[in-house]
Amino acid sequence: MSESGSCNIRRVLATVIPYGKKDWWKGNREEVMIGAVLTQQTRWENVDRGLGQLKKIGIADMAGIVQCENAMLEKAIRCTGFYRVKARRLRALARHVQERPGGLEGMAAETTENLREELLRIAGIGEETAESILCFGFGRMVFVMDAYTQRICACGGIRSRRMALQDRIMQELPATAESYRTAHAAFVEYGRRFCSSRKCSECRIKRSIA
DNA sequence: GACCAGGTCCTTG
DNA sequence: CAAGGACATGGT
Repeated sequence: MSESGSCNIRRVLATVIPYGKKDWWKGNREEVMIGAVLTQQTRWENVDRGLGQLKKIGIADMAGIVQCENAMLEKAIRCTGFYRVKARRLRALARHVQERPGGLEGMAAETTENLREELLRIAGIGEETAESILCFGFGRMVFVMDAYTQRICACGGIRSRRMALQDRIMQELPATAESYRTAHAAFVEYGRRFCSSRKCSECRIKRSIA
């Protein structure tokens, strides 16, 4: 870990962070959990519509998802893509919450590490989805590592692996859940504008760093 | 029409 | 472990 390594991280963060907004991910805890699954490999605008459909028919929560007909669930979230797998994943998540001792309250009482492992055991909840739920749903001090973050950092010449990169970014940010939320929002917003796989040639990170 | 989106899982080498 | 494919709708 050379000095220039962390220096590059700082430059990336200095460039990206201004694009971060607080209250970027709105919704109550259950809506955030649902959104975390629906947004897998999907634009948020489509997720928002799906979430709206779920609210309209009154199943935008764990109990509603467990109880409703699968066809109804699939129809409501069709606009988010991969709707069959996502319906299955939402049911797995909702069923877990319902069957778990203490439900959501019980989950909120867990340590961050235990809750992280618990979430990862649910089929369809991977690293990023678990982190999103931890950070945005449960207010835990976890920085969400996504494709944009890795791509933007790669543009900045940082080639750490996922976990190592996450650690390094978290070390550079204030140790609060809010700063991690804002930072993730910033990476996504910056990435969508300047560093998507389509637009990465315009990415200013390369210039500002290299 | 091609290509991509705030991933995850399963199969191969 | 890395790479490749499946999952699917909606926007550029």
